[in-house]
Amino acid sequence: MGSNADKEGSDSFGWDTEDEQELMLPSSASPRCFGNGFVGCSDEASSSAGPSTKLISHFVGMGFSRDMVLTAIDENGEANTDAILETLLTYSALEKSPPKTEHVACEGEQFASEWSSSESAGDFLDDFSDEDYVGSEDNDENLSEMERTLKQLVGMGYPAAEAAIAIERCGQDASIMELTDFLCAAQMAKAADALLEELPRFGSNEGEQRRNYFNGDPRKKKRFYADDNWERKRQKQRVRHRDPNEEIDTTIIPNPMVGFGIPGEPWRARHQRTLPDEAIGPPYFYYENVALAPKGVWSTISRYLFEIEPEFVDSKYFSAAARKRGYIHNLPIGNRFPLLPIPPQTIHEALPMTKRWWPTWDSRTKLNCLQTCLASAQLTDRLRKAVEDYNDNPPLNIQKYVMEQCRKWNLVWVGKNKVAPLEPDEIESLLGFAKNHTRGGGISRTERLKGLGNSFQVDTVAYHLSVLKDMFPNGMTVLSLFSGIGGAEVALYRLGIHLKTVVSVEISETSRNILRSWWESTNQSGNLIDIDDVQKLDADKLEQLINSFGGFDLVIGGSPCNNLSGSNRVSRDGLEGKHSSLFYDYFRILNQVKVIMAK
DNA sequence: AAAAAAATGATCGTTGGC
DNA sequence: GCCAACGATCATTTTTTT
Repeated sequence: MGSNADKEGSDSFGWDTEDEQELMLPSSASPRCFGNGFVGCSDEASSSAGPSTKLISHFVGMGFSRDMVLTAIDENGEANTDAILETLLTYSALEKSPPKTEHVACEGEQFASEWSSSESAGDFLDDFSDEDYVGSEDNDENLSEMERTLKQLVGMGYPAAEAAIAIERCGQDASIMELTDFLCAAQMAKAADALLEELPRFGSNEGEQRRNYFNGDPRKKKRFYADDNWERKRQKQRVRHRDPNEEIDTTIIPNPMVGFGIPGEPWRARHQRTLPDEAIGPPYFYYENVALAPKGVWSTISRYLFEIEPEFVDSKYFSAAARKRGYIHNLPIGNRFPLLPIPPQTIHEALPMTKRWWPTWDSRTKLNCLQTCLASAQLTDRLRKAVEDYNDNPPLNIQKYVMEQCRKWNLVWVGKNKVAPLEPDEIESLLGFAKNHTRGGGISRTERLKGLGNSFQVDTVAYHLSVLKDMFPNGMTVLSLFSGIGGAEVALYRLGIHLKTVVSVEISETSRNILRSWWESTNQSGNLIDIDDVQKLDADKLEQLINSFGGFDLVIGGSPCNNLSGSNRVSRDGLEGKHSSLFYDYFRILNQVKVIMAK
C-alpha cells in the first residue's frame, strides 16, 4: 500500500484529531446524546464570559470561517452545539459547499495552521460568496446532494455532527440505509465506550489468565477537559495527536508477545474466551495492524470491533523474522494447528549461506521486522570498510556501530566482511510465501519490496485461521479487504481450505496483479473478484455480492498502518491519518455485511 | 533523442515497552 | 537508558520505453 491508500477527502472534519474524538464521548449514559460533540466542552464554556475559544477553534478547525462560527454561536448560544453545527452547515450549503469541505478534507493540517495566523480568518465566506452565489431561498434545490442527505439524516433524529461523519466515511453517494447502518454501529461502539468508563469492564473475575486489558482512569479525562492549551496545540503546524493528557491507552501488550498461544506451547495457550453477542458471526472476521501503534489506537479499534481484546503476536515465534502485530477476530481459539512444514526459525536455517560469513560477535538469531525500505549499497560498503581492517575481531566500538546498522537495516552477512540487505525472494520465504510470489508480470523490484513489507506473515495468520478448516470442509466465501499481495488467500490455501469465492479489495494495481497471477498459477477452481477501492464497496454492491454468493464466511484484512508505524517520522498521525483512517471502512463494511446477512 | 519509469541514497524524530 | 519500528520525501542518477 502506501501510495495507494489515498482517498480524496477521506480525512474529514469531525474526527480528525483525537482531541475531538475525546470531546465526543458522551458524559451521560444516554446513547442518544452522542451527537452532542461538546458535552465536556460546553460546560466549561458556559462558565466563562464570551464565546469559548475552544468552541470557536473547534469549528474553525472543521473548516468553517471564524466569522461564520461567531455568527452561528450568536444565533444559537454556546450550549447548543448541534444547532451551531447545523447552522454552519446550512450557511455553507447556501454559499457553496464543495470548496469548504474539500479543502478541509485534503489539507487538514495546513488548514489548521493557516488559521493560526491571525488575519487570514474571515475571508472564507467572501471567497466564494461573490462567485456564483445564486439565491438564498432555503429550499432543497440549492442544497448539494450531500446537504440533502444530511438534512434527511438529521430529520431522522441523528445529530448533524454524526451524520456528517457518516457521509464522510461512507462516501457522498452512500444510500440512506448504508448511512444509518454506519450510524447505528457507531452509536453501539460509543455506547460501549460509555459503559467502559463506568465499569471495570475486564475485571479479574476470570482469574489470572484474563488480564486487565483496559484500566481507564477517569481522573485523567477531567484533566483533559480542563486543559486550556487545546487551541494552541491544534494550531501547531504539525498537529500532534499525542498528548500526555489525552485519552490514556490502557492496552496491555503481553510479554512474551504470543497472543492466545503459539504452536508447541500448549501450557501457555488459552482455549476459551467469551465474545459479546454482537461480535459472533456469521461472518467470521479477522483484522490486523501493527502492534506498536500510538497510544489509544488499539483501544479505539477494539471499541469499534465489539470490544474484542486484541491478540498481539510477534511472528518471530513463527519464522526467523520479527513482526509484531495485533489481531482482532471472532474466531475460536482452541485446537489451532500450524502450517506445515514449520518454516526455519533462525537466520542461519532460513539463509544457510550466511552462516559461513557470520562473525562470532554478531549474536542475532532472528531478524527484525521486514519493512518496506532497504539499506543502500553505500551503507553496506561503509560497513565493509569499517570491518575489513580487523582480522575477524574488530574493537568493541566498531562492533557496536556495525551491529547497530545491521539491526536497523536487517542486514545479513553474505561474504567476507560483506553485509547486504535481504533479497525479495528471501523476504518472500520469511513471510511464508513461495519464492517468486511477487516476481514478474511487470512488477518492479521496488513495488515488490513495498508489497512484501506491507504483507501478513502467512504462518502466523494461518495458525489463527486453522480453526476454520474443520468448520468449512466444502470451502469458504471470503471478503478480503486491503488484500495486498494476498497473505490471507495464501494462508487459507496453504491450510487446504478451498476458496469458493474471494472478493478482494486492493487499490494497488500491481498488488492485484500479483494476487491474480497467484490465483491462476495455483489453479484455483473458485472465483476471484477484485475491486480496487474500498469506497466502491458500498451497501448496494455488498448486497449484490452477498445475494449472488450466499454471504461471506470470513471478512479478513489489515488496514493501512503507515500512519501508525513507528518508522514513520513524517505522518505518524494515528488512526485518523490519511491512510490509516481506512480502518473505518473495514469497520463499515464488516457491519454492512452483518446487517445484510442478518436479513 | 526525448520522455517516462525505476532505482538510489541521504535525511528526517518520536514513541513506548522493557 | 536501550532499542525497535508493514515510512515519507526529495534530489539525482540510471534504465527502459517510445
